Amino acid sequence: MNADEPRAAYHHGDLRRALVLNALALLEQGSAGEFSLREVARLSGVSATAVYRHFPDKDALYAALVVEGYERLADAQQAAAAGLSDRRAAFRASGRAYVHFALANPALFRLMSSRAHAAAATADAADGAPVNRAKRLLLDHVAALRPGASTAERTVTVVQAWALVHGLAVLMLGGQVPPDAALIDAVVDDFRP
Amino acid sequence: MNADEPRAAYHHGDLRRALVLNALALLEQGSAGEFSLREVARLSGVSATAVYRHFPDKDALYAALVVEGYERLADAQQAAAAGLSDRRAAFRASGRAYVHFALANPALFRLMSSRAHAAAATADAADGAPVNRAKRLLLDHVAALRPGASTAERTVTVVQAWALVHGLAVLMLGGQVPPDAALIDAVVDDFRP
DNA sequence: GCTCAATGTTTACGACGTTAACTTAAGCGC
DNA sequence: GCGCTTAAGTTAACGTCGTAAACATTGAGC
Repeated sequence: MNADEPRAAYHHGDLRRALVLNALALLEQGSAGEFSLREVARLSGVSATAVYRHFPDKDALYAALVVEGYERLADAQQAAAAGLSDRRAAFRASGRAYVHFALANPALFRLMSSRAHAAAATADAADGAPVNRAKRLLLDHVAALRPGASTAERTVTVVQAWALVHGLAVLMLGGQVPPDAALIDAVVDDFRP
Repeated sequence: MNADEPRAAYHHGDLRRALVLNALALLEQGSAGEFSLREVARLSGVSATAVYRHFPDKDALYAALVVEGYERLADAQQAAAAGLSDRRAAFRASGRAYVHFALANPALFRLMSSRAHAAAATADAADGAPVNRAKRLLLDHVAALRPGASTAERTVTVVQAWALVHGLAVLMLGGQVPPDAALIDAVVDDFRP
């Protein structure tokens, strides 16, 4: 796509960003949910080994995709809940957004769930890794909905809600459950924190 | 045409079975959740291309592992629920077994969830593919617990239960939720069909 | 204008999945 | 027993991959 942009220049403008975006594109268009480092480089108009100036290895590029994915997921959830004054409604909207994000970005979402832990550990914790932002949003919702509950009780609620939407998302992605918007509503709305 | 799985040992003994078992071993011992076809062959004491006498390609071997995995999962769930006369207790035991199976076979479970659909389509539907056996068990449980419910209502309950345990399993495997037996109990026992 | 670090390139290595052509041996009719 | 057929296994080869090493080009700052 941008392999023939106005750059006869030796240096690429922002190769790191281009690699992330092109890897993302390859990830979603390929059916296997994988991509080749060399093809990302090819698509970015750069030699295969140029990638190593920005990422120590393929895993690091994967981790960058995961961080990017969690940023977008948290954005989507926040946008879905924004403007809803009813806390329960906001909570449900956020849950629905979680599942819809997965359906809209299947390969990225799968990558995120399989590498969330490693990416969270790798990410610079300084400015608050985006990997943990979605989780903090969930915690805030539960705290608002169950103000009197103990920490342990809240933890169980958090895990229940998270497991429900995450499981629903994964099952729909895998084709084991039909990706019905109405079914998402029915499952999510029935959850009582 | 009938199944020809039984021991039709020519040279090796039962290479097909050996390949499946060795692939399973490699899958669980490797941290990446993947294995190389050549290494499976090596481990089985056979040349790399001998694999192709039993599986058309690597995906077919993956599919065989998925079928094997669902057999074991259904067995574990049935064993956990066996002897429990209380239907609700049996249902919960079955759910707990689902999560514990995932924790005990992380790589296999991940493979199963990412390839369940493809494997179910590939499997011979004649004698009831094992891929669908676990699902049938779940349907039976829900039917017994909600005898008066409509098909649509049962579907929602099935999806809720499945999503809950599946999500819990995946989150625990990913390290996003601590793999606590007590937490599993708390989450599963709280589910009211 | 020279130097230097950052950012690219070329070349190379071993491993991988898979194809093609060849070899071995088990079971069967004679 | 004796060949035939054919399933089950072999070696050799191709193109791709991730990655390491050595070299080339650039832009920024003294």
